[in-house]
Parts: sequence; structure tokens; C-alpha cells
Amino acid sequence: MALGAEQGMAGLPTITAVAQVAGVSVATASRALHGGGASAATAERVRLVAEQLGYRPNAVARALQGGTIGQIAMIVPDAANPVYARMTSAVQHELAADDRHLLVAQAQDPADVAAAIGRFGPSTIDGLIVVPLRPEPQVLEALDAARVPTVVIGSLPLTAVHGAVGADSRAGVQLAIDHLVAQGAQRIAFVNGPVDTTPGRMRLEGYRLALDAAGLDFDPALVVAADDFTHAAALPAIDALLERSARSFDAIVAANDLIAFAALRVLSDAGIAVPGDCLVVGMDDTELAQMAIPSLTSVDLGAEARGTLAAQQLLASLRGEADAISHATVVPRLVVRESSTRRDRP
Amino acid sequence: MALGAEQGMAGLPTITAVAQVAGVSVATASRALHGGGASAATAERVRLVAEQLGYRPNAVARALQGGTIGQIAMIVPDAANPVYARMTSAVQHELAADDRHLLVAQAQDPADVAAAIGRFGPSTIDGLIVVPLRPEPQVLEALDAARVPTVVIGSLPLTAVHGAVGADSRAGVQLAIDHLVAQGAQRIAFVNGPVDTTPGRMRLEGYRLALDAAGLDFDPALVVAADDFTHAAALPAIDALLERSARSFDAIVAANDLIAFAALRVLSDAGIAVPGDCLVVGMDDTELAQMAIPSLTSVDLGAEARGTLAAQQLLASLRGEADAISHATVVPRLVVRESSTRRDRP
DNA sequence: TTGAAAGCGCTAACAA
DNA sequence: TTGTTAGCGCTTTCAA
Repeated sequence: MALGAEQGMAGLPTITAVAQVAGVSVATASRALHGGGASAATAERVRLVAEQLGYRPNAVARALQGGTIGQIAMIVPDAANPVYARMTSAVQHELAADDRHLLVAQAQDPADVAAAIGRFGPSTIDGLIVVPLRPEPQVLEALDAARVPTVVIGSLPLTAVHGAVGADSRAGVQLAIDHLVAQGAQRIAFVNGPVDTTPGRMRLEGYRLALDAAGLDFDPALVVAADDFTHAAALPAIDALLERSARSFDAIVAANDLIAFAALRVLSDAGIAVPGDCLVVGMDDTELAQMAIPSLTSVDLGAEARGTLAAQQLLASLRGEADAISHATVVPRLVVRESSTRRDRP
Repeated sequence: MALGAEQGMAGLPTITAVAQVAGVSVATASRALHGGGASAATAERVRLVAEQLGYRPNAVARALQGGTIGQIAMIVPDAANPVYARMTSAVQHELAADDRHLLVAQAQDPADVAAAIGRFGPSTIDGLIVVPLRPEPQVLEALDAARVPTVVIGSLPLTAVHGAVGADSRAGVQLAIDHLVAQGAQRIAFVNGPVDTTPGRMRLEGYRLALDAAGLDFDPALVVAADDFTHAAALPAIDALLERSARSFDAIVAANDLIAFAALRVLSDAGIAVPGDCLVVGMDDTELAQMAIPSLTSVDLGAEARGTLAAQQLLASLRGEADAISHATVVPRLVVRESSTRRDRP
């Protein structure tokens, strides 16, 4: 004894310290602390000592020799965006319940996403959740090169061997349009985000499908795409819509809530009342939606649910559950509020 | 040679593989890859081999033997809250530029915050950023027990040896009130969050100081506190304010934008026009503020700046810069929008 | 059931 | 300038 491995001196107590105090070998201590074969008495004693010393296993050492480090990384386009913030929050909660940590990285452009994936060195993460805006080959390659179980949030070419949790944007837009039609809308405009993104593409598809289903004509003059899924980028797009369509629409579907807010603003400035003269529906059902005046009808695409599901799927796969990795889809839900319900005009 | 450490077989190439291929010892390879003493020729050759093999240093192994792992943890009350989301995003950007990763954890209650701090085992992080809502002794103790450089975002008893970056809530509220007074407001109500939080306490102080400075009386009937800094919690509080004050106020300062939105809603429902009958100012200058209708005047308390500063301070201290750890304060900035400017009534 | 020893990938003495 | 050796904390053979 007294080999210099006294606890508390330089740093936290190690398993060596625990073993010493308990009077067993390091190997036995290790076994006692995990499931492994150790006599009940020994196990009990070691555990007691460990607790008294405040022993915390060193995740780094454990990871080094092949184990897991208890960390999951998540790559989102923009952590400040309310949708991704909620997703991130949900993932973190789920991981915390499993005593794991969450690494958050941000990347938008395919090249950056690929780089971000590659930036996680060997052993540093047990799993990966990626939210790609644009699922280009670059990203898919990087995903394949990742050495850890991966779940993608967002649609993915079906060839991929990774897990995936998607929103059903198409169905979401259809929900919105069916609702607007039921409210009596005839000419429904659509303000999209960039069409080269997965959400942009899917939502446009949903728009066309829903119009078809409702027996309405597709009029290109009623469709615009903002350069980005943001409020700022949407403002000029909606200005353009007003002009191009000669204000002939009676409802607007926005590809997300931020764009819907831009619509509310432009309409308000143009003296078009919502919902009196024009109905508006957003998507994502951000917390903003219920706070707006008029409160915003929005399609909940399940940001939180997607985060939770992705985390659960990843955790299950880490636990070795065979059928853990799958392709799940969250069913959208329409939340009706003031902006789309024609009642009394204020 | 051919000792079984061939590259690419089981896992990524290690420094051993690089050394072998380059025909040098592992130590030399290590030295060549870092600054250390190695002949220019050797260094060059090793670096080339490393690149060809796609060698990535194993951060975990490096951390194990006492180095740094390149990870910073951040603990926020709620990652979904737009303010903390922005802060987190800013921190992440700053860290990424220094090639470090960000771990995000969420905890509100002091006990949970303390636990969250303790959950980071030895060697797993190089530094820590904490955003405590309530700086109770429990949290301070946990902070002191942390073995890594720490920066606190939010005010802290000055005894602490950690870095700190604070908002000047007091000055922020004063900015708001001075502005309202300049707009002609006489009876300014204040809708606060919980007073046992640091922001809650400071903002209330600022309110009283500013009233004093403006020569206005403090009327308890004009002050309410929501149970939480959220929209939902603020609604009943503002209802109570209307009742209690007999609607005798002509302006409202809200402790944050979410509460301000609640005010807009309650006022709207009560038929009180903003800014016509009542001016409203929020705090935090969330992205929501510019999106609202009427757009919301708000005091920018520098969420992003605080995140950036905290990260910079932490990084500097990790670099060993002596005077890195300090107590900084971000100066608030009033952003005037429609909700507080009496012009034409719509 | 337990202990001794090897080794994960890396850096840092210490020698040569 | 380079190589040899030890060791970070842990798990895991392999013997006893």
C-alpha cells in the first residue's frame, strides 16, 4: 500500500484507489462495479468504498479501450432556429435520461455538414443524429463514412442504411389546404422556402397534390419561394406574390411559421385583413404561433417528436436492439387558431 | 514491420500506423505532428504519410494522459427558449472556430444544475459555461467543485473565482422606462418574472431606480410577477394587473419578450390598443420582436454577445492567458419599434 | 472467485 | 534528432 495512488491528492479517485482501499485488485474492483463475476460480499464492499470515495468512472479511459464514451452528437442547420432548438432540447432530454451527453454542431451547406460529421474523431461519440437541409451525395458519403450508428432527421434516399425520422411535409401541406378549402378558400397561394431543400421540395409536392385532390387549379402566379426559411427572406417573396398575383388569392399557406409571420406583416402593411380578407396557415407550430395576434393556425410537424424518436431509435440501436434502426414518420397535426377561421371581423 | 498494426484494417489509422509507414518511432511521429523537435525532413515526411493515411488524432487517448479533449460543456435552463438557443448557437460558433465541440445540458432548479455540473466526469470536458437562473449556494458549491475553468453567464456573488459575463438588466429596464417617459408615459406598469431569480430581482430593481430617476411614484398595484418567464405564465399575471390597477397604466414594461407578447394578447382581448392606448416594451430583443404586429420595442440584453464573450473568455483561459478570467458586462441596447411609438393610430 | 498482466492511442520523460 | 519506456484509467484475457 501507499504506492502513491492515494485518493484525493492529485485529481479524483480512480478505480485503483478504490481497489486499494477495498483491499482487492483493480480487476476485481472493476468486476464488482459492473455486472461481472465477483462474490456478493466483495461486490458490496467495493461498491461501498467507491461511494465513500466519491469514485466516478473515467469515461475517457473507458472509451479508449473500446467501450462507449456516453456521447451523442447532433448536427443541425441552425441551433438558434426555434424548430431546431426544440428538436435539440428534446434530444437532450432523452439522452440525459439515459445518462448520456449531447454534442451540438451547426452546419447548413452540404460541404459543411459533411465536414462537421468528419470532425468527430475516433472514439469521441457513440452515435450521431444529423438534420440535413439538403441531402446531397456529399452528405450521404460522409454519413456512410461515420463509424457510429446514425439517425437522420429528414427524408433520405431509401438506399441509406441509417435510421431516419421524417416529418410528413406533404401530408402537412395537404392538411392545411383541406382546412382552408373547408373554410371556403378558392385561390390558395403558397409561400415556400428554397426548393432545393428536402422540406421545400416536399411541401411544394404536397401543395400540388392537395390542390388536385380539392379540384383546384394550380396557378404558378400563386407560388413563390423565399431564398431561405426565414422571416427576412420571406418578406420580399411575399411582396412579389402580391404583385404577381394581383392580390387575387384568398388564403396563404406558408412553408413555416417564420414565413407565415412575414405574410402577416406584408398583408397588414397592404391593408389586407387576416383572417377577414385572407386566411393564413403556417407550419411547424412554433411557440410563436400561439403568441401571434391574430394567433396563427399552423401544422405541427412534430419537431419535438422527431427529436425524441430519433434519440430513442439511436439509443435502442446502441443497446444492440436488432430492429432499432428504421425509417419512421411523424404524422402531422393541424392546430387551428385565429388566422384561418372566418368569424366576426374585428 | 507487419506487427499487426496495419492501417485501415480494424478502425482508423493510429499514430502507430503512421509511424510505421513513415519508418520512424511513434514518439518521433508524435513530435513531427505537433510542434516538438523533429528534423524538418522527418516532420515533412510524417505529415505527408499522416495525410495520405487520413490519420486523425484520437482525442480520447490524448485526453486520457492529461491533455485536453477539446470539449466544452454548457448548461442552460432551457435549450428551447429562444434566448438560450441564441446563446448556445453563439457559443457553438465560437468554439467551432477553435475546433472544439460543445456539450449542451439543460437544468433549471439549483439542485439539477448542481447535478448537471457534477455529471461531467474527469477528463470529459476542458471547460464549462453555466447559465444559472437562480445562483443558490448549491450551484456555487458545484461550480467550485468543478475541476475545469468555468464561466458563468449571469450575475454571481463576487466572491466567485470563475469568469462571468452578465447582462445589465437594471440598466436595460431603465433604458425602457426612459424611453417610455420620453414618449409621454406617466403610469408605467411592470410585468416581471419570478423575483427569486437573478434576472427577476435585477429587473425589479431597475424598475424602481428608473421610476425614481424619472420622478415617478412607485405604485405596487402596477407591478406583477409571473410564475415563470413564459407566455403562458404571464397571461394570468397580466389579467391580474388589469384588474388590480383598474387599467390605469399607459405603458407596460415586460421582463422579457415572451411576457410582452402575453401583454399584447391580453391588451388586445381587452380592447386596449397598442401603441394607441398603451405602450409596450419587451426585453431580450428576440427575433419574435421584429416579427410581431405591431412590432415590439425591446431591450437587447445581448444574448448572443454574452454567449460569444463567455466562449472567448473560456478559450482564452484555456490558452493560459493569465488575465482571461474576468467579470464582463454587456451593455444593453434599446431597439425601438412600433409598440412604443405613438404616431398615427391605425 | 480472484489477481496479474496486457493493451486501447497517445504524450512525455529519459537515454542514446 | 531520434528511439525506448512508462503510464494516463480502464476492461479484459489468462492463470491461479
